[in-house]
Amino acid sequence: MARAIAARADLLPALAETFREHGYEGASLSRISQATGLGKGSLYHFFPGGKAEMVEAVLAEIEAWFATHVFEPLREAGDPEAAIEAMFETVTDYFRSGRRVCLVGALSLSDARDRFAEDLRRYFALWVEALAGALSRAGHPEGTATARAEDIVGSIQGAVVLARALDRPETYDRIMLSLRARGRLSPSP
Amino acid sequence: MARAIAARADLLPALAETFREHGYEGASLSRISQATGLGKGSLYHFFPGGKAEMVEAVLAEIEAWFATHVFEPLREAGDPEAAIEAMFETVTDYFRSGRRVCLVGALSLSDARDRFAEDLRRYFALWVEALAGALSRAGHPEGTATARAEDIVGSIQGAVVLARALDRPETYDRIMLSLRARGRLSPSP
DNA sequence: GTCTATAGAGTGATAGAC
DNA sequence: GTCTATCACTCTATAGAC
Repeated sequence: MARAIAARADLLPALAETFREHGYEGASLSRISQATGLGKGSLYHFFPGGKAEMVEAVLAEIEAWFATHVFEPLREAGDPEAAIEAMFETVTDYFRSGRRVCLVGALSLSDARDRFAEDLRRYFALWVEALAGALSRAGHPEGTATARAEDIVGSIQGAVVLARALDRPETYDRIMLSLRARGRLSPSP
Repeated sequence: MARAIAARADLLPALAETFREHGYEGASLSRISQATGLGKGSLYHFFPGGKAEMVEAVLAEIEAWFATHVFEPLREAGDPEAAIEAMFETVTDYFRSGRRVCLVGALSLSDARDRFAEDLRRYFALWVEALAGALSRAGHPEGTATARAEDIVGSIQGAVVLARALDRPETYDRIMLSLRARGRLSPSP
């Protein structure tokens, strides 16, 4: 048989989309099998731990993606203000103006939260930490940089919820603009 | 046998908690049966449409609760600023500082969104509308009152996500304080 | 032969519907 | 309680690469 050799990493995008669309419980193995084009045997070959291991692999990839495209640029930027602007562009693209749910956020609200608690915690903690650092270097008062970073990261998550509920991606875009505009005004006393 | 007569309305709190904790897919009939103390037959007597009808009934009750305790006060308040403050108190209590998920928000991120789209949409639309009216009467510039209301409602949803992911209810409380403080400062030019 | 990737029948448990 | 469908998962078998 001409084997279409799959690597574990090649499966992650399809897995991620399936979990994003259907959630942890809703992503059945038969749906996953269909989405990846692989039989159950192959899936268990790559992920002996079953669905839980699949989600962990997806979360690890998401964290790695954000580390490269969001967290590192925030930490290393010579121009922290530009890095923050770039972050807004990147996540707006990534979440497709709220049409794509944040898997980490969705899992945090779901029954599966406890199972993946540490991964969920770390993703948001790293994001807040990186953003707070950039805000601080951009002149934000030291004492409130973390609070402001939490406001922003939370608002982004809320924008996804609201835009999906209202079925209005423009709402997501508008909230992003509002967050960016606020950063440009008074770094507050 | 002394029958403990149950009314459909009496079941809603237990149903709501079950859907909040386990989501739509995760709330199995046996879990619901356990939570309500009713057999499957009785559940189908009250909700012939099964789980979907249960969720619709719960969403209707949530909307009614918010109408009474949040939307109406915002609309009718003589002192709109005080009404907005009261709203923050009420929802902080209701969401228990993010320990309790917002069922409407969670469903909006889930697979079940399409099924209940109209209910989810209306809940947030009513909230934004009522809050925008209060902001407007409190002196907020007419053109940006709706945008500001969306920012606030979105931030509240995001605060629930973030507080749960970080496992820190204080984060929810702090974001609420930050939203309230911002309202008290410059109504912006 | 060994190893890796594959498929899918078959397991018991549990789902939602009635 | 009874129904059938589907669940996550196991196991055996197989094909080709080395």
